[in-house]
Amino acid sequence: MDRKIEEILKRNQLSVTSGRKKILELFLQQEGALAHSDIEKRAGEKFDRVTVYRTLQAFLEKGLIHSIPTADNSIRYALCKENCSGGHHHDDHVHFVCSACGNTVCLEGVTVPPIHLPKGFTAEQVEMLVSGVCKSCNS
Amino acid sequence: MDRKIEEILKRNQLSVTSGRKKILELFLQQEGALAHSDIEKRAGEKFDRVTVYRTLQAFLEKGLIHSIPTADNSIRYALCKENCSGGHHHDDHVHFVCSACGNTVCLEGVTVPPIHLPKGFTAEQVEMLVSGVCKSCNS
DNA sequence: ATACAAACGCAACATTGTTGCAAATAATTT
DNA sequence: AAATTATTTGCAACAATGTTGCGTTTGTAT
Repeated sequence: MDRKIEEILKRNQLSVTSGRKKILELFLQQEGALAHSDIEKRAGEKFDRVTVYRTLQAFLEKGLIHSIPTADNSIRYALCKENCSGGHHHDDHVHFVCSACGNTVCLEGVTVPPIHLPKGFTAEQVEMLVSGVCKSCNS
Repeated sequence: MDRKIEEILKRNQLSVTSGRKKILELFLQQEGALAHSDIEKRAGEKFDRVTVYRTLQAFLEKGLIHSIPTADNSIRYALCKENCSGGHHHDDHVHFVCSACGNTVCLEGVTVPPIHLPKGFTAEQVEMLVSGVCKSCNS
């Protein structure tokens, strides 16, 4: 596990430090999105707030994670599946927010349907945000 | 104009005050979404920050405006066309953020395509966020 | 016009995000 | 393996953004 984590960091040209290992581990454990505050809490009081900000930013820049806009003004971050490595781009995809448990997940399998824009508008990226009840809360 | 504004406020069971009239006027003038900071700036130094917060919240609750999540963690607000009056709900719709001018608009005419979720997931609301270049910036 | 209810501004505070810099840690070189 | 270099970290200080309580002002209803 530890080895895997270091590998991922190196593959993304990130020097491996205890903070980055810990935060990446959180992402790997939790199959969902994390807000900054989640990370602060779960990482214990071990790391400075600033470090968390900078780590997330570094992860973002390397394309290890991507950000998910939410309605409640708290950006969440989630691992990119097949490292959107290289640039910042990642394929359009669908995010699901459960209104029961509050969990946010990426629905990687679900494709974003094509959309018809008015004349003159050009689309670059499409983000879909579905809210509802997730699998575990429905059963 | 002033009459129209008062009418809208009354229709939504909001007492008409100078602050609310001013902010509603901003929304009517600007055919796009406004962030809290926009409103503070454009309203001049006339109103307290707290008043703006509370006004937006009141407008939200009455269904006069709705909030639009954005990627940069700055919630924007836009008038609901046919007052989503009554409750908080408004129909699913598409928001467009122009990467050139930064303007955010609701594409009311564009319908959100149906989406196929994995088994066990139930959708309640769908939000689409398209980024790209808008009509005026494309010409 | 008066009484009542709601909204306002102010102050104080909590939370969230940013920046500069010295010390600590990781990567690289010898 | 030790020394050099580059990066990251934590701290402190700050800026921006939200929130709450409360006395005063303003709107609404009688």
